[in-house]
Amino acid sequence: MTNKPSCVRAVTILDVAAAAQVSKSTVSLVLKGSALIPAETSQRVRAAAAQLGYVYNRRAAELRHRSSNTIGVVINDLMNPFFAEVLAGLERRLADAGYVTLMAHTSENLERQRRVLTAMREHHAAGIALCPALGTPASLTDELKSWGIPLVVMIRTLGEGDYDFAGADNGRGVELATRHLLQAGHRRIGFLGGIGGLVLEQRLRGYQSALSQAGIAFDPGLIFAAPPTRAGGHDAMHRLLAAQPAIPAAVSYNDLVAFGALSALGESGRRAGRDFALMGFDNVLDAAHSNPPLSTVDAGPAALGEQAAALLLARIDNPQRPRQHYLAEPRLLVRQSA
Amino acid sequence: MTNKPSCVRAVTILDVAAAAQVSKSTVSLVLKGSALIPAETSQRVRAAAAQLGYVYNRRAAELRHRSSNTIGVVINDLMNPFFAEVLAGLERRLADAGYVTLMAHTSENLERQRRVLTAMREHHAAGIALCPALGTPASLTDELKSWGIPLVVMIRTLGEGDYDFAGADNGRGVELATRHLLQAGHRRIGFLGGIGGLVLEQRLRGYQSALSQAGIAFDPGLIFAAPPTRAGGHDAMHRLLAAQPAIPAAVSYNDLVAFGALSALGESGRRAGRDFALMGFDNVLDAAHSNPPLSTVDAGPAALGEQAAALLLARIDNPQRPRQHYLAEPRLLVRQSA
DNA sequence: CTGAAAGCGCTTACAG
DNA sequence: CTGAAAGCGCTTACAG
Repeated sequence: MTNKPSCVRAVTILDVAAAAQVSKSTVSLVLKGSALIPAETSQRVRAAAAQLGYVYNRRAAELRHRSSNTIGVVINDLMNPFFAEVLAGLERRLADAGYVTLMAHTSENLERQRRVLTAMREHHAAGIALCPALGTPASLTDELKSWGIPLVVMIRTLGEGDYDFAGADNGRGVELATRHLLQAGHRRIGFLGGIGGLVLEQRLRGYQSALSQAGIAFDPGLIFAAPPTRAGGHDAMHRLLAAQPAIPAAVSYNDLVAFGALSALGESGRRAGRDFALMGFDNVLDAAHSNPPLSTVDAGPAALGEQAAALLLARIDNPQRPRQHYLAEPRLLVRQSA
Repeated sequence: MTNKPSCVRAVTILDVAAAAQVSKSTVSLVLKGSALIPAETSQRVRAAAAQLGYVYNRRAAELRHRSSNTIGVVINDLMNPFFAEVLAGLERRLADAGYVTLMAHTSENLERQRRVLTAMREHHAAGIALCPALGTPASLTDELKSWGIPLVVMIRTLGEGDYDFAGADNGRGVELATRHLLQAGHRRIGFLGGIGGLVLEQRLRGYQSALSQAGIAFDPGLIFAAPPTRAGGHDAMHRLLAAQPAIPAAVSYNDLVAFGALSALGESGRRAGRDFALMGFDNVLDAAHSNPPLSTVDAGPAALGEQAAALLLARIDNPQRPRQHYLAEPRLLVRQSA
């Protein structure tokens, strides 16, 4: 389960101290760049450290100091490029701030999520950034708070509790997408993909809101539920085509679903932007070069990750600050699919 | 840079020992499930631990034990779903083996790579899985070995040194893809995307080898270099269409490039599989539902990540074992684009 | 400015 | 089967 102890004794500050002819404490001070130490001494110590191949033992330091420079990041679905982009933005910001990230992927598995959260706790993570797996109880935020470890929740909210959050404005985003279709003159607009969860609820609400503003009655027969994946979108679009061949337009739960739908459209001899108007949501990198390029709503995935990191860092810095909910302002991006 | 010490004193095994009326060592033994302790005592200790909200301090344990259950994973390009899939496979396997993963993303930045590697060393990672950034010197493998930390290199080899490796058989893979195009009767076949690096060299070699087996002379004018991204593929395909409009087929450096090419084809009114034969490489998840679904060569990204994990775990278990190079057997996957 | 001492929370022989 | 002691590698007051 864990690796064996290494056999060679590590070089410690004691060895460095001996080599540089100073005390242990002096070495420690030099290592953290204390101004108390004269340059000459500091030089000597550094030279000795380099010469001996000394490696700072961060765990020992943290144990003593009761601090940590590792942050736990739990991602629910790495197979969705949206989350990969969020993760990349988050990790970059964390690394720049001198932290190291303990990453775990839950694949929407609650049991796995619990396990990794516990591991992060045992490792004394300085903070946790969590994209909760589907079905995570809202009480988890309180539980994590009781652990005394700073938390930021990403993408999916987790009840009304007191926690920092960074996500997209789902309702407003889909409203924008739907309205774009409406303005192009479409009156019957399908909704593709998504199964359960608050995010779906919010996006569906945006869809309905845009319709009702345009004086169009909501028709449940136009909702084609499917997993939020390419396969799901592919399937949903084929179902739409079969059930409602006259429907000229649809908004998708997310870009992944839209990609699947694009594929299904192609198989039926149609092309989005010419024979059908299709909108995505997220603006993952792929959307700019899908076939055809996807019109979508930009949720700014990388920026979202960076925001989450910023919130977490601020919380670590000041545990008392009021909680903050950051909602990325969605931006309509018209490309060729609609 | 690091967080502040928490103010509350943590509950330690000493507290648990006091509550359960046993000694510190007994608690330690119970925690690791030693058979030396009678069930009754063990019960009592566990109850006391639970009651006090005791949390195992892994860092303290590891410091004493000189071991570690964290493994460093450095990824060069998370924006490519191929690497995200490799990472997911790797992390899953590692987590199942009881390890926790310290993840870092280099974005092909050597400076960043050096920094994260050092951080992992200071954290006493039990092992490192590395997708080297472009331009990484081959000497890095020896340097890491001199650190005494087990290493597995992924995807891109790093010189002829003595290290474990898991990657795809690039030459054979592209050979398969090219041959598929040849068998469909195409004689003039373009090569799209890629800029420098050993992987490109190997893939190009596979392309040439297939051509020469078919008695076709290599034509450098059919190579369209471009970054290994969607934008690169998009650009390369437009250049191909402009320069060599009669070319009926192409193999791509990877799936990402192929997706961009699919998009460019669409813009020019063509459809892969009907007006043009296009092959990818990698078989990322997206390939099954691109428009049209991409014929490609399956490098088994997730399995590749798992293999890398297996190699690393085996190396940790036995540092003396002979080095092993794992090359995933590429599998031709014919879908609709060719 | 530098040294001796205590201690972070655990594990590991070693006695009993 | 259980307890007392030493020690992993560092930092942190506290003297000098």
